[in-house]
Amino acid sequence: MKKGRQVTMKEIAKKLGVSVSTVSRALQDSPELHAETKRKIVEAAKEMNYRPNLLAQSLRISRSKTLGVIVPEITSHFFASCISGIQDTANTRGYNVMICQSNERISQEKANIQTLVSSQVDGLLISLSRETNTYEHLYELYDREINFLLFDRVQEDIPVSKVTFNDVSGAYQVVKHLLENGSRRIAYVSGPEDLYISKKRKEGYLRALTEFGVAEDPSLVLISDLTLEGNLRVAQQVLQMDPRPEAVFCMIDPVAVDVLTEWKKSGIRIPEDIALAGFTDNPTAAVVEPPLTTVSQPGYEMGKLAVSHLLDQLDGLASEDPISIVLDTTLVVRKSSQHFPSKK
Amino acid sequence: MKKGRQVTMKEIAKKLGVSVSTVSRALQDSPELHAETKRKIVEAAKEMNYRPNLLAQSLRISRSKTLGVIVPEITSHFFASCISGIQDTANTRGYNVMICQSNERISQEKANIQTLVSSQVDGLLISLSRETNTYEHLYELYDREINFLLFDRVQEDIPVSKVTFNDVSGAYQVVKHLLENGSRRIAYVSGPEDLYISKKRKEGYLRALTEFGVAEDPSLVLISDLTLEGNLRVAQQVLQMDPRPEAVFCMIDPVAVDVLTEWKKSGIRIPEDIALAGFTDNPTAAVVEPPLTTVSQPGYEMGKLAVSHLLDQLDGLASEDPISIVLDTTLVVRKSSQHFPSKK
DNA sequence: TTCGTAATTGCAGACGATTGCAAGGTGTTA
DNA sequence: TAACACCTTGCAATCGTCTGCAATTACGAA
Repeated sequence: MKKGRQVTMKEIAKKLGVSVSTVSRALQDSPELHAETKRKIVEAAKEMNYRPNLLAQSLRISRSKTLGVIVPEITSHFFASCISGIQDTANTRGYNVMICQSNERISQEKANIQTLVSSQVDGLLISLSRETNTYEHLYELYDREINFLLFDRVQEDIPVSKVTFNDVSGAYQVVKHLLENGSRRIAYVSGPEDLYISKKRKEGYLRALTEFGVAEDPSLVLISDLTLEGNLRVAQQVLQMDPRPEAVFCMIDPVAVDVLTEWKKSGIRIPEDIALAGFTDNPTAAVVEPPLTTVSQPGYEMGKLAVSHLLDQLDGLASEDPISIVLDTTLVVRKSSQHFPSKK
Repeated sequence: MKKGRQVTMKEIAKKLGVSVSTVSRALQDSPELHAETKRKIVEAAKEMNYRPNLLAQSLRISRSKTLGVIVPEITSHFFASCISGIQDTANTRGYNVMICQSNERISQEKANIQTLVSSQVDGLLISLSRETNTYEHLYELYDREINFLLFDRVQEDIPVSKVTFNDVSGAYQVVKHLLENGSRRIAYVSGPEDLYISKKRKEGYLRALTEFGVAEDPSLVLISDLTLEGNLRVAQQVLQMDPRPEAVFCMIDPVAVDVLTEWKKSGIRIPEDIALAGFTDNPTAAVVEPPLTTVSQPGYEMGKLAVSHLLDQLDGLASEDPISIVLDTTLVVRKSSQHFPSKK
């Protein structure tokens, strides 16, 4: 099958006996055209079902009106929400979006960047993969003066705009909540230590402890590789600690859910025996039994803000100096944290 | 900020004192070039960090090596899985992907199609919105000989390839399972009746009933608009039926989860008082309490197969005659269906 | 020495749209 | 009637890449 050729300006021009430039001007509603000519052309275009060839247009004006997005995983609900926000906002501002996933691999992330740059996107929105611990590929973008911005999974030193959540404050809030409920021995289950969110959330955790006069205990900070096995291992580790922590704060919901499941299998009652909290407010957090106390971070909003800022920069509506947008999170208290050790 | 200009063939040509055509041929590893010239050009290109301008390339060869995807909602885990499969497969075959969401609205679906066609995608993968009940926009694609294919949410009459799950068999399996556990009064909670999956899953439901000699009872077929409120209303409806159904099969997991939550609030025990089953095997299905019996449909696989077939057609590896690919689903038995009325 | 052939390379015209500038036509004014 | 200005429209170059064909060179054979 030959792909049905699209109608081009040339064909409209031929049909009406005018030049291509005239057609072009008519379709742009240029004022220097005779009204009648313009009307005829517009009419013919509609009738022939003319659609501009965006490729040709982009090539000519050196603007593709397309943005590139790179996320670690599309199937993560949080990133899907971000993408949704990015899409909707970009579309209403006349931009298309090309989405790529790095599958948490830096090699894929680099490849995605290459592809998107080759595709002449006008800008990039990037959330870094878990593996990303070198940043030349980002500095290269910077050197080539390609517009981009980091969101959620950012690297702080790169001089571009960043959109993040207030991870420190979110973690602080949830740990404070656990402290207020009476817990003092509170464990923190972290992901790999070089992750941005591992660090930030630990910072909030420590800040809350300090505020409540609780000494930092390094043995209460556990590290999971974020795989199912890693999470289950941590779950068992906690149970074997002596004395056992009164509460556990997991860096992200999936870890908390795995821990919760494992504990239930071991006959531990939540929250009667121990308090548990997560971070992200995934859809699962609300439906596990008991429902999980967590911190909600609105991904849709983040996507929306990120793309708005990038487009503002592209359109010259915002300064090009990098800024940092920090979104607030909200503590979502559910049953899993209703453990009150002081009342024993 | 001026966007840093990309290096073009022209610049390589100038630097080496050769013509642009020679550069082009060298970069394509054309055999008719002098080996030494080729080597120098390739080297210079690498050194200058040359990247082909995909827009120009696409315009020239009239192939963008880009596919368009339209899904109702990116945030749905199932569609996110499909997209993930599409992405990975398309990339390994040298194609990029532009993703759009219709947000379940036909107007947005039409707009997405326009945009993608204007962007000169080589083909389209479409999953229809819930609102879509007229199909001119699809027939128009067909008339214009634009390659596309429908997946999951399809319309049967359009003469293009389709990739679906065996919804009838999936529903049949789960209802058969409920019947085998002893239930006879089994309700079916459907979505809007004109939805493809509403019809197909009802067909499977009825087939199982027939096979077990259970007469069809129209009052046992309930309809939800798939909003939270609609789902809760249906949950209450079931409780007020007299006699109450022994089992309820919900068309999709989210409905089942809402029903489950509502029932628990009303003090109903699952599965002791009533059996419940869903369809899709969303991540939530495994973690609700009790875990939900459901039917799993591998979205990643579906995306992979769909895009493979489309690319085979584009590349002339597959016949252009429309085919229908039907994927099998798998019954996932969990606790929510462990209700055995006959043993009472 | 001359001619034919092959090996290299460049020219120029696409692809579809945009835009500065020039050209044609019309009407007005002196 | 001549000169000028303006209104419309077309020409041609451009964006970056590809490719059919022509042109150049070199080489071997007669």
